[in-house]
Amino acid sequence: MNIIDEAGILAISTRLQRLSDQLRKDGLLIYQACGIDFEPKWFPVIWALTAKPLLSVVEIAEEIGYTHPSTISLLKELEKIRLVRSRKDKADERKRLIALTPKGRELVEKMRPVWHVMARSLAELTDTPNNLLRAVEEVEAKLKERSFLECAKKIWKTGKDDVSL
Amino acid sequence: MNIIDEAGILAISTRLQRLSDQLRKDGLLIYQACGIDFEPKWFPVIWALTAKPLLSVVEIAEEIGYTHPSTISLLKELEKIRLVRSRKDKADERKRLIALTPKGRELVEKMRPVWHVMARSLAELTDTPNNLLRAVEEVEAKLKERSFLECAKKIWKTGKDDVSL
DNA sequence: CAAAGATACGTAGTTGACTACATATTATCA
DNA sequence: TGATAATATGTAGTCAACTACGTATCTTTG
Repeated sequence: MNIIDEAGILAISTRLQRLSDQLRKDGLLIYQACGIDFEPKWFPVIWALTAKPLLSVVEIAEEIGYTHPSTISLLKELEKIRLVRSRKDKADERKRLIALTPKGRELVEKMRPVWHVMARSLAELTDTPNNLLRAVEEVEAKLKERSFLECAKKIWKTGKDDVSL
Repeated sequence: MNIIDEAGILAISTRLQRLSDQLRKDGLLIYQACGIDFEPKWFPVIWALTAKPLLSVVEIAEEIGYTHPSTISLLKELEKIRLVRSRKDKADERKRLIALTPKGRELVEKMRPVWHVMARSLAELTDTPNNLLRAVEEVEAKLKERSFLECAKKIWKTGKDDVSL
C-alpha cells in the first residue's frame, strides 16, 4: 500500500473506508470474544432505541443517518432474532412503531460493559496528535457549509484566472 | 443523526464510512462536470499503474491495499473501456502483466489538472485543527502495532482488576 | 526428480450500504 | 369535499468491497 500512501489526500476516501471496515471486523470479533451474539451494523439502531424507546422506521433512519430501506433491512434482522418488536401506530396507520423487546433490553445491559471497553480502546487508538473523531467532526461540519463538489468548482474557477495553472 | 453523534467514538466506523461515501459520490460528480468518463473507484489502480507502469494483478492489489478479487474486477472494467491492457508474463506463466494503454495514459494526462483541483479542495476541507489525513495515518500506524481487538483484550484484562468496573 | 507446498489468478457468492420505484395513508386546499 | 400533494413504508435491484474456494504454475526439498 505504498503507492496509495503517496496519493495522499486523493486516496482519502479509500483509506477512510478501509479503516472503517477494519474497525467493524474487529468489533464483531470483540462481541464474539465476549460471547455476545451481536453485529456491529446493528449498533446504530439499538443505540437509537436505547436513547428513544419508541420510534417509527423513518425516525430511526433519521436518527442514525441511514436511508429508510437500509433501516428496514436492519430492523427485519433484529425482529427475526427478537431484539426489537413493532406494531402499527393507531393514530397514524402508515407508521410502524419500533421498540426493544425485554430480550433486547437485557442484551443492551449485557453489552454496556463491552461498549465501555470498546470506547476506551477506540479512545486510546485515536489518542494521537490529530484526533480522528474530532477531525471527522470538523470535516463533517465544513462539508455542511460547502460540499466537496462546490469546493472543487470554486477552486476550478479561481484556478482558471491563475497563471500557475 | 443526533443520536449517532452522541454515541461518539463507538459510532466512528459508521461515520468514517459515510464520509468516505460522500467524498466518492462527489468525486464522480467532479469528473462528470469536467467531462471525464472516470469513476473514483478506478483511481487506486490507475494511480498505481502511473507510478509503476508494469505490474501483475497481485502486485497491483498489494500496492493499493485491496484483495486480488476486487482488483481483478476493477481490471476487468478498465480493460473493457480500454484504459489498461494485459498480457501473460513469459517468464512466469501464472502472472498477467498489466499496463496502461495509450488511451489510458492520455486520460491520465487529461485528469491531472482535475486531480490537482481535487487535492486542493480536499486539502482545504481537511484543513482543520485536527487534520483528517494525519489522523488517519496516525491511527493506521497505531493499529499496525496493536489491533482494535488486541487493544480491547488488554483493556478488558486490566479493567477486571479495576474496582471502578 | 517426484511430491508437497507456495504463489498467481479466477469464479461464485456474500455483505452492508445505496437508489429508484411502488403502494398506502394522511394532510392540504381550491 | 374531492383532487392533489406529502409522508411512511416496502420491494427490487445496484454497487464496491469482501471471503471462500478452485485451478494452474512454479519452487522447494526428501
